[in-house]
Amino acid sequence: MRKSGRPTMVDVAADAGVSLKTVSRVVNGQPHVDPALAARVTASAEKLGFHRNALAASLRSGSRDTLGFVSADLTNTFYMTIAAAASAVAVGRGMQLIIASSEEDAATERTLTLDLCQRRVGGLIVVPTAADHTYLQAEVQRGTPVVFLDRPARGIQADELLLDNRGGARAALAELLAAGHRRIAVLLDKPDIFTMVERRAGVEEAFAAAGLTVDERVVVADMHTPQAAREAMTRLLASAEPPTAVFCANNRSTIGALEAIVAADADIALSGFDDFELSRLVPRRIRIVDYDAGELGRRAAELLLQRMVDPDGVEPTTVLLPTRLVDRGREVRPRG
Amino acid sequence: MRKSGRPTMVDVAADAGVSLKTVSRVVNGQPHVDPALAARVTASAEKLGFHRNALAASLRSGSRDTLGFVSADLTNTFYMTIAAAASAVAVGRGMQLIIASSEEDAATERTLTLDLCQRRVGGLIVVPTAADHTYLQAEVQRGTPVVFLDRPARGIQADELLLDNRGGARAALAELLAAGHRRIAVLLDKPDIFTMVERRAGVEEAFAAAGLTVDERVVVADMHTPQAAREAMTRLLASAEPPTAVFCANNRSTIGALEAIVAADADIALSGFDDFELSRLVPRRIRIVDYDAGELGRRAAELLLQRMVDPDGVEPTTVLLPTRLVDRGREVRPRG
DNA sequence: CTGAAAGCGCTAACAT
DNA sequence: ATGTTAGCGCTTTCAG
Repeated sequence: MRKSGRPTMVDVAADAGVSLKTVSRVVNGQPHVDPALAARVTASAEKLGFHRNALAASLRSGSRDTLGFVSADLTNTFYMTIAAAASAVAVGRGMQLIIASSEEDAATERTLTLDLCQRRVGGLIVVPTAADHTYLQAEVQRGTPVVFLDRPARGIQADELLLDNRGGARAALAELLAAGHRRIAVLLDKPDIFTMVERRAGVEEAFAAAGLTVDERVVVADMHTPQAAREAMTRLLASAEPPTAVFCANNRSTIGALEAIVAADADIALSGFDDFELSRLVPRRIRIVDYDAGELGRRAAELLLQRMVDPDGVEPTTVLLPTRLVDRGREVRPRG
Repeated sequence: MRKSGRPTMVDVAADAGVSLKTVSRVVNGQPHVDPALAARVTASAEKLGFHRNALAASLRSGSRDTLGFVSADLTNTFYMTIAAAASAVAVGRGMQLIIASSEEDAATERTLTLDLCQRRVGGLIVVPTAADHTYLQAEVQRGTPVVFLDRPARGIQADELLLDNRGGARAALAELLAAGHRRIAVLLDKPDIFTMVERRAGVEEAFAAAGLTVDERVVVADMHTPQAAREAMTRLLASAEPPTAVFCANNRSTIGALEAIVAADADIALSGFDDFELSRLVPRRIRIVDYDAGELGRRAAELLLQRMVDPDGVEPTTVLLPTRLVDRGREVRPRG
């Protein structure tokens, strides 16, 4: 037992009267060890309170037993659901997941990502915030597989796992148009965000397919908070020709719009992208573009693990995860 | 450049024509290096695409630059908010947070926790699921500080950071009693969970303080899902003598109870422990026992960092984080 | 089946 | 201000 206070394999070997290598074999459950010796080693390890130093092990063996997940927002349930699913896959293979978050800051993303590389993670799942990812190119070439999630990456050849943003929005709008709605408001977050570009394109496509065009006067962008969406919706409802339907391009917009609609007791159809907690409790029947976030995380982790085993398996691919339209909320009857 | 494909400090040193140690100094930003040499080293490092191996560094130096967070449920926003706050503190000090989750399984918790110890984390934040934590005693004594979060730990001397569960419940009940309510339903999750024991005790204390006793006929336990709570609430509302108020001991119960109340359009006061997303959108005015989850995470991380610096600072303590009663939801006027 | 020696990539402790 | 040497704790040869 050294100054560090922590027993090492050398200490265990000395105590058990065997060589270092035998301890290593026993600790790692390798075969071809005499049961009697193994028992002695186990007993010594137990007695001394030995715990193998995983850092030293992977330094020497070059094995990588952690995955890194760089989220864009730690408190966003969407990303955390993904992380949970990815973590489960990793733990199922005896690995662990380090979760970090850029909090939507490109510089932070870069720092955290390179930091994880210095920790020699086996692979990275990244929700990209940075506009350019050439800084990762070298790492990828040196054998750290990277999967980009939810948003595409630029300046780098890597796997991407995205939602079918365009198809989901198109389906929602097609349904509203089929129901006869023409004056359909659209609430968007920052219009340069990838998902917004795609969802807006889906809206356009649905209108085009119906031989119609979007009424730009009721398209509102930069709805980054529910509050902004609520105010915009309130204004739309109070206008001379209020829309008969609204499409909210993310759940924050949906929540804000709903607050306005409920407060004004307006008769308006609502479809929104992204489900949210308590959507079933909303006092209106609404339609939601839903998807399986956990599936996204599972697929990302599995893709990573596969790339770790077989780096040059197939070309990097972009996978689009399908969405589906579901009912949420319920009509509330008048009180008293 | 070796077979591994990754350049090491030795490679950089050779390229720059300096010694290994000089490279180390430059890479780590240590003083007393001739600017000219430093520039040469930086250039070589850049050229070769050198990235310091953090594993090797901390193996040699014995420094610990990750913290471990063992959650009980990855998709629970409460724990993730805590993790986000703890992560921010860690990153602010150049460390990172490894997040794992026991998913409420004691054996998994043990495995993950010991695994993190083998990775030589600097400290651990644990939401305990296991009934006994003597298995961590040895690690704590060897210098890995552990902070238990949200629930107390047994069989071990360590810091605990808990919510004032009892006080929060007592305040909610005191308010209902002061408003004249007497027949107050109580919806509890599994009654042997620590938080439930405490919150229930708070309920009892409020009744006792008012010289009254809890009406056990309207106390329902084992409400683990919103569905269960909804069914229980529906039954209570349909009974001969329905309660005039209900206290829900966690947000899942609150959500389920609300569904039943809204569906039945019942006139009943509701107070619930834990805020939840969209609580402001609920079509009833309700009262919530709220608290600052982020503060819990920040305090946990800071406590850990302090213990890392000064292991024998003060005795392990139990901190109770205060709660407050807030208004949520809004009355919805009848439609049409 | 077991062991001795070498070394993963880095930093600490000492030179110089 | 720079370099040399040793060694963190483990796994990987390679020899018995």
